[in-house]
Amino acid sequence: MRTRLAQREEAESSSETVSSATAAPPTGRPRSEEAHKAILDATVELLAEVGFSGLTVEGVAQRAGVGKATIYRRWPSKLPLVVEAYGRLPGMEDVDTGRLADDLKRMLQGYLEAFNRTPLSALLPSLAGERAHNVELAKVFDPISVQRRLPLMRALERGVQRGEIAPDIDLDLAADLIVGPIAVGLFFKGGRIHPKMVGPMVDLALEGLGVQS
Amino acid sequence: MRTRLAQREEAESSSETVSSATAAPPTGRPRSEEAHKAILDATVELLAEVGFSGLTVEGVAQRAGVGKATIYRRWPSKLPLVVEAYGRLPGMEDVDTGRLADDLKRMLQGYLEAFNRTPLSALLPSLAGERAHNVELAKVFDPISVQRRLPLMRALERGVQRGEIAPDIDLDLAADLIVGPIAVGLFFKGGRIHPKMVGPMVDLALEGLGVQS
DNA sequence: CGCTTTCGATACGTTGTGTATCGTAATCCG
DNA sequence: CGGATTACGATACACAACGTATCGAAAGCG
Repeated sequence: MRTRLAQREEAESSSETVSSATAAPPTGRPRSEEAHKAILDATVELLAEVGFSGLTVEGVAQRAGVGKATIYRRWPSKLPLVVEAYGRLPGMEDVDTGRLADDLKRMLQGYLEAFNRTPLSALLPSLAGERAHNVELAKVFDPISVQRRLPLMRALERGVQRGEIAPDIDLDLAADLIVGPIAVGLFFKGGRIHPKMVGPMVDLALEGLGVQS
Repeated sequence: MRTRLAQREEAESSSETVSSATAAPPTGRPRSEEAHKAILDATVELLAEVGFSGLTVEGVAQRAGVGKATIYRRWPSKLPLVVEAYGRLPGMEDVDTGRLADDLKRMLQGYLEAFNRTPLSALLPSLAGERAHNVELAKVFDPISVQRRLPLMRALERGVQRGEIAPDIDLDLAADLIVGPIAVGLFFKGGRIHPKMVGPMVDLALEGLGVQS
């Protein structure tokens, strides 16, 4: 339990990440990529157990079998660490069935499944709440949010090209309309949305967008 | 010692649970209502300035000109204090024009105005984020959320009675659909929504609900 | 005038953050 | 192979905020 790192150390080997293009001094002991991964894994696990405000850096270090300084050497504070851990959680996966309504339903259902498999449903409100009064966090969090919307935006753009959506529709607003009920359920209710609700949800939103479904 | 304490607890609990109105013990120096108000005002002010995570009880005490113990005598922790401060901020005001689309547009525009007048746009994400992993907060926060939705729900019910909305529509889902884009903008973007967007927002959502607008 | 309770103020123990330092271990280079 | 350099885990530390406890003074009631 204490040394999760030890268990991992033999399983993983080599596999350097991207070559550091920025001038990095190649001397000295290299940073352990295993420790890096163990820290992020422990962060995700603990976030699922104790939530954002209950997360302590010391707890992460203990769970990962890592010294506290090793964490602070990589991330300047707890927040960027959590943001990077959030970035490793699954996002929406693009589905192209040839029909917009089916695409959206499949994508949303898959995403809601991810909510139950991962601490995403606890992490997302925490990060969004912190984002509201933390400019530094917003700068790192917002690009990730935009990227996570991309599959949805691509599906909507396909809908425009197929003629399912009128070309004068604001696609950003359309995306907000589609994920809006999920967001409301996530932030103001338990966050537990039954996948059964995805059908009516998408249908209502799409009818608003003039799509026959 | 045991007897005195037991008597006092007994008296307090019985009076609290049974009697409806003023359940204050009639002896001793009364609690300063002025201090109560000053604390809540200072809390709202500081929340607007430093956000939830930046709020300190000592800061509130200093701003309010009040001892720290005076705060803890009234609220067991920082969270209930913030919840009560949130409860004093304005909510949606019901508008009945006789036409659902106009009702909703007026209500949402009024609410968005309140977002710019008050720290609501900073408070709401913070509380919702904390709510996600704080059961105690959820128990106090959720009833307030439901109550704040009531004007919206009433407007929708009027729409059903007028025949503007089909009676088989899930009104809860309809409400989520309408406020969804605001929530998304609030939590994932700057929270700055131009009142100009309310028109298209409501129109899109209402078309999804089968209302001609 | 006593009794009770709250008042503002302040000291205290606890917890978590982020920094600094320890001796050890890993990698590079000569 | 051996020295230089850097990261490693561990730990001690200063700092900040929470929440508790205690102080003498003040305010209301009988």
